[in-house]
Amino acid sequence: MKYNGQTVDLPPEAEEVAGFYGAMIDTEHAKDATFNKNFFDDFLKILKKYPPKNGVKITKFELCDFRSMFDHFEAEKTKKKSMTSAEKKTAKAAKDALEAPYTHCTLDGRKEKVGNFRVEPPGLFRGRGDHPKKGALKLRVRPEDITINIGKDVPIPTPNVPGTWKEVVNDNTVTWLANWVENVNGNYKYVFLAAGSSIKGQSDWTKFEKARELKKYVDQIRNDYNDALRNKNMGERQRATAMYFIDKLALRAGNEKGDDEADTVGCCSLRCEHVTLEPPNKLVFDFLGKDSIRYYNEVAVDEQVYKNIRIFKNGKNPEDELFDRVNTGALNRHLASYMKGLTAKVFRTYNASLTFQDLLDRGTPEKGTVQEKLNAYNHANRMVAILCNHQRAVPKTHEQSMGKMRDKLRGLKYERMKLRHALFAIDAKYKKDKRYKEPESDLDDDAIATHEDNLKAKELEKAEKKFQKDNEKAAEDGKEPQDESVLKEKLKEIEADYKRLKKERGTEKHVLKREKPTEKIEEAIDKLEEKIKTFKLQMEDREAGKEVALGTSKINYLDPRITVAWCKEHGVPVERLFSKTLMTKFPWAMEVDMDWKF
DNA sequence: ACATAGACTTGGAAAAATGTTT
DNA sequence: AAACATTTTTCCAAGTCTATGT
Repeated sequence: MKYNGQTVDLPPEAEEVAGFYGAMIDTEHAKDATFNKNFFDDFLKILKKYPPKNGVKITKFELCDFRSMFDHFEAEKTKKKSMTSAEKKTAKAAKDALEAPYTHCTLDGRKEKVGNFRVEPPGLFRGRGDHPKKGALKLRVRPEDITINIGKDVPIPTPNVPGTWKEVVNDNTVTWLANWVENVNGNYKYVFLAAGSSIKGQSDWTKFEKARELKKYVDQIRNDYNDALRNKNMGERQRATAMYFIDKLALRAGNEKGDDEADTVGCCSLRCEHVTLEPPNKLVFDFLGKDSIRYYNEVAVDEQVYKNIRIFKNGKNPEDELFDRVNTGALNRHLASYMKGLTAKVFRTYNASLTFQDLLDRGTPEKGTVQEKLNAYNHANRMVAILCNHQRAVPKTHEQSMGKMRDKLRGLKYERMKLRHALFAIDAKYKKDKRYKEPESDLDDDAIATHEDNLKAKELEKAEKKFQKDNEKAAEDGKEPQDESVLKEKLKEIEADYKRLKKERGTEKHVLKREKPTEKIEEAIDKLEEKIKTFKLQMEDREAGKEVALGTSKINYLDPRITVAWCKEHGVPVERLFSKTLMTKFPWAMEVDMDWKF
């Protein structure tokens, strides 16, 4: 790196930290004041211990220039990218072999896959949203920091780097294999078994069975909280209102957070500023939830809920707690009085899975194609994701791919138009037929011209390529290449075809390349219309889903047995909906029969 | 009741793998 | 076979909730 134009000769310990930042100078993080400050504070501490060897004094962040480091990392990336696929394969195999001893463990005599068997490498803490500690240096974890949890009388594994474990314990009441405390926030980090392991599967099953058990209690709970909305005791009334939100809007519980964390909230920690009243009965929620994802929802609520919020906000400042007499602990204790183990998060699982089951039951087309059924499934999945506010950044290529789809749709419409015009040319009576007389939308003269130009260009290119390839093949077989005139002739033909099409524009008449009887044309139009319809649906789906993340609900909230039973009932292979990892995550769900319901 | 430690689930982004087009 | 788009997997941060001690 350079400082004030001067090259800095850093010892490896400091160079590594500078490199963490250098690799990031092109990211949003490097534009963040908090990130930069936290990084630089920690960098200075490191520099104090490992000062530049050539005596440069680093004091100001603004004078640091990490560009050369950035370039170095970019070059490394490029080098890696430019490896041939054979080289990549070899490198991958070597890495796999190196890691093989650590990917599995033995639990009660069974071989089980370990999830995160790699210790987290040092780097800069990438806190989300407005995290006060983002950019801080996350230190390297050494054996001396790590506690391992193994079976009694089992040989102690040797660390694969120099050092000795902090501690070795034999605790079979927990599921972690190793843990350490991370230096930035003081949080515990754990090594757990993989999602497909027996213990994770067992606890997943328990989670969904608990959510199903809630069905037995939910009517009573709802009756009670609806009554309590009018309770004279304001604490009770607040709790009832909070439960209403948790149940109806699938809000998270909302534990209290500290000043050294990002300012995000859930139900119990909502502040007055997060909910506004819109007469006569609408509430507008606007707050940052988990991961600083914005929750925005305008929702018509029960009259008494509306009144309650007005009362709770009365006389308070925007930054005051909305539910000042409610906390997650008390709320969960109250829920547990109805049903053992019932907590706020169970409502999320319950409502997500039940909604999903219901949408599938009502929305799956009995006679549809597999694709149409999959569309119904994805739609149900999306509705649940929206309920749970699972968002994602719009994919970088979204606009581009929508554009491509629009072009393709126009192409289909063009085909339909030509078929219609072919009918008209054969028999003018079709012009009056209401099935065919309406022109295609979104297909004006300009669009037709552009489309024909594109088609022509493609055909010309294809012809040239074919000519070349044929000649190559001829050469291989020791034959004479075709004369240049063959190609010229072919190109001329294409030009003539499109000239004819150009002439056809506006005439509402078309002559098919291969003649067809009118019944066949009508049939082709029907087929094309079907294709256009499904394609349009696909486009709408993509647009509507550009900001919705479907994975989180599929992995955590939707009982997999709903999916498996649905697949069996509708003849859809489960593999179309569950990736390989999900298949291994949910082995316990695969045996349900087709009429199983959540 | 309350605070904190500890253990576990849930979450979006980024990286890697795979599929598709050129 | 490269370039590009899409899907899957990994990564690790950020929640929830229980146990424990006061």
